[in-house]
Amino acid sequence: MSAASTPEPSRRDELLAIAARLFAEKGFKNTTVRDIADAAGILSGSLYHHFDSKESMVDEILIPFQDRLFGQYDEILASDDDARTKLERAVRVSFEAIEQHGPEVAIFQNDADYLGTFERFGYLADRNTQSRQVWVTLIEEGVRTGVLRPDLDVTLTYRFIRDTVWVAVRWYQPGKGHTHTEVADQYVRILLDGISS
Amino acid sequence: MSAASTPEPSRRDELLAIAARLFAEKGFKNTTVRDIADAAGILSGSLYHHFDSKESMVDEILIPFQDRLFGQYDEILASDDDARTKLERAVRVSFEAIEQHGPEVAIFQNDADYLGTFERFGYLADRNTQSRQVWVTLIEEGVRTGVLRPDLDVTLTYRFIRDTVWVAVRWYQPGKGHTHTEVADQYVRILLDGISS
DNA sequence: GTCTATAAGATGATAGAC
DNA sequence: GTCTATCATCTTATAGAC
Repeated sequence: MSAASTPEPSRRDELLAIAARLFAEKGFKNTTVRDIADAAGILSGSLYHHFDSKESMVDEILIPFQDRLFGQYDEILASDDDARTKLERAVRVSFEAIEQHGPEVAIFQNDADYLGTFERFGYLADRNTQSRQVWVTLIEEGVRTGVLRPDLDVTLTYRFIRDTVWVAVRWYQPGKGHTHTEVADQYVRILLDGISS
Repeated sequence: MSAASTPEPSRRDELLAIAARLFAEKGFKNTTVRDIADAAGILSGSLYHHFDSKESMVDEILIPFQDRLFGQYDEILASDDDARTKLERAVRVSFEAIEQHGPEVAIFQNDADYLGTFERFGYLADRNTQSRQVWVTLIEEGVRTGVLRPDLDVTLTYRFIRDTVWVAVRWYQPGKGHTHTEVADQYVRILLDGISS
């Protein structure tokens, strides 16, 4: 009963968190339902009381994460900030996503291609296109308004930024070494002004 | 007979090239020996006439590639160029490796972690350490000699460069769009001088 | 919500014929 | 150098008891 909005409450989310961690660590296909069940302290068959399939699990992990993330991007796009500030905010929001939702980011980075081969995960390609539009829009606005160099190849610049930001999920460890804010600070500085003295 | 230096000549290399392409595309573990055999037009059992195991195949793919690549890095490190030029050369050599040995780069980027769990592939972790040393050495030399900004976080700078350069293997397509030289030109310019106007 | 038991298919690898 | 045939194992998923 309770609030009528959340039919299944806690165990389900617990299992999803365990699955997300394993998918991120070993990849979706290389993680077996037995791995997930073992980590949860139950047997593999018992997982199917909670979820239809392994695919359903990764589906439930990715969708809410992406809704949140692209909501943040939309807010930045719609803001009154100048293009340079918007770009900086987009970078910071992305590093923050790595801090707060590392497994989700890693799964999207590593397994989107493979998952995309199933019709069910067609939305992953859409999200990829959407992400490209966000970054390209910001870069083009920067060039147009004169805050970014006019000789930039927009497509290559987009790819460099996207790659550097998202692949950081491979090495960034929350609570160890740098904070995500420090990482974002250093990257923004290098991206905007370069490493030359 | 022939030159006595190459016992098995051509079919073996042909099969390795097919395997490399598939490993790069779908990942090592997600590529089955049947996939490789199908692509080669033979049956899976026949592969074992040429190779001990799937692991042997990826071994033979990675080792000669890494020998070549790190030979190039060593040459740059030992050269008389100033630090800025050395760094630029290292970036260019890396993009060139993506052009010429895309599958090998992709396998190393995507599967080194997984393969590294087998003792047999311990050399992959060594190569990773060696790669880090190359980049960090070049960046530190640049800061010391004053050609790079003194406020750089060397470790973060290394990670940003490494990530951007190597992950390009995910999107770079030889013969389509930009050449590897154009990609390197644009990246070197952004890395050294930034995107701000 | 978890267990027992098991089906149905895929996978890496082998032995021996051609 | 490739094929036939096959094994042992692992994998996702299901049915029904507790």
